[in-house]
Amino acid sequence: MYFCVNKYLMTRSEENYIKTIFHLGRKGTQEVATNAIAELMETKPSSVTDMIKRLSEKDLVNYKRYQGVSLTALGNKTALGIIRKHRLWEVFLVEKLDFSWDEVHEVAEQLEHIKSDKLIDSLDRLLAFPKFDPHGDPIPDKNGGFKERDRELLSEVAINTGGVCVGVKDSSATFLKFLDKNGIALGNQIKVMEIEEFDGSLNIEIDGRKMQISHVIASNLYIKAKDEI
Amino acid sequence: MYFCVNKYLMTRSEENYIKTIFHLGRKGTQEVATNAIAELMETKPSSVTDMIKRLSEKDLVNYKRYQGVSLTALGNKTALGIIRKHRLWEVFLVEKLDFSWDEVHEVAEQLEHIKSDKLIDSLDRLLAFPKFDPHGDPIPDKNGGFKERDRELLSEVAINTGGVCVGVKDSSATFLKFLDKNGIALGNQIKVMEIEEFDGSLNIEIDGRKMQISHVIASNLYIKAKDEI
DNA sequence: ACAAATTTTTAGATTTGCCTAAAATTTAAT
DNA sequence: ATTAAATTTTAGGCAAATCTAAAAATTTGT
Ligand SMILES: [Mn+2]
Ligand SMILES: [Mn+2]
Ligand SMILES: [Mn+2]
Ligand SMILES: [Mn+2]
Repeated sequence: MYFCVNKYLMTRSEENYIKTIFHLGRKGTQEVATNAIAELMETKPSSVTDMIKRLSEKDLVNYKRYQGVSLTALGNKTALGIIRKHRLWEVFLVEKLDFSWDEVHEVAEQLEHIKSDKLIDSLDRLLAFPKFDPHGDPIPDKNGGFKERDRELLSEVAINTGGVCVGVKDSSATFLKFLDKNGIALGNQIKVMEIEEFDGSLNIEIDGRKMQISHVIASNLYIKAKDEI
Repeated sequence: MYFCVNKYLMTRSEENYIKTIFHLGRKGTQEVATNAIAELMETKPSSVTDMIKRLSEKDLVNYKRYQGVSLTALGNKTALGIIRKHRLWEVFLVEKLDFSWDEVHEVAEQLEHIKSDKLIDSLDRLLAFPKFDPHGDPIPDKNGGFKERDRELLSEVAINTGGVCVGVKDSSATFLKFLDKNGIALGNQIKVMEIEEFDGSLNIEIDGRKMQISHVIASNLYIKAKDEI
């Protein structure tokens, strides 16, 4: 089958481009700009154009000069396969090898390119088929299906409401370490008590403990909506 | 330190060459022929010469035109690091992901190039610091040290002697599957009962069960010598 | 609408890793 | 000791993936 042929012939670089286009294009449906890809991948726009042409040859992306790029159905499936591997490896590193959530991404960037269906399916089983990675992001199943969890940014909820912290928007090591230092983790119960007029900072109650966080922090924390508390 | 700088800048291809030179040169001490490398790596001698020059620039091998190649101390340490990773991953695949011993090599060939000290040390701990891989080959420790087990080929032992099967010389999938089919595994107690004059085939007793194996088979099975039984 | 700014693509070069074909060197044979 | 055979290296080329600089297309601002 075409998908299988392609899947095992892709280079690491091609896979990274496909993944980036997926992330920038909200599941690959939207058109993505050359410059946006270049910026995120820390490469030059001319390099991106080169690669886009190659990916287009392989029917992984739709491309018309100057009109941006989007994933084909094949490209989308490929992206989901890589993301599945990335997130499963992140779970493995945290659950089995005692990595902290700010250490896993770099290694997962390497591990996501290992090619073996049996490996990834066995890993999935070893981890008891996790649905979310250490940052709260959903893990696609074998067929690329996954349910985006119903969540909203803490910065968007009304006073006196809250919910369980289920994810981070920014998953950079610096932000994650900041959260660790301040005792904020996934699973914590968070309630917004007050919002400062002046700078938008929030007084919250997190697992019973009161603290103040900036608007920037709040706009990078996802909570599972649970209406009035 | 020079070693560390180098270690993380090596390409996959460079690592594969270093590993091959190690295997062909008995711990890298002996000189290895260009053609031997080319044959084992299924590449052309001219490509090998190219790469040898690059490795020589990086002080990983000693090289004089037409005189063969050998590993430097740095090259040797690098090779041991890669072999450590390869064998630890093989153990992981068998112990944690229920791979059989004939399925692990191909995937380990990919996994051995993942760069993360923390990853490999954690994996070592998860597996309880194994000393041998699924094929009975020794796993170098963090510092590259490992003890070659005292063993001999089954084809070399005298009649009425034997020992525990501790390794295979040929670890190709076909040989390993053959052993599976015939119920021969590491840990089995093997005793040589009789050797046929005609074709050198052996009548053995393996864990109490009698069977006959060809000379070729016997010359690919290692047993731990335990003298007279 | 048209010039200016921005984005995107092309052209040409570089590095890695591989190839084929031909030349150089070493080894083996008579 | 020559010649023949095998091994190894050089020379020249190619594809992937990147870069810089310049040209082309699109978007924006007045
Ligand atoms: Mn990640
Ligand atoms: Mn993640
Ligand atoms: Mn192996
Ligand atoms: Mn092995």
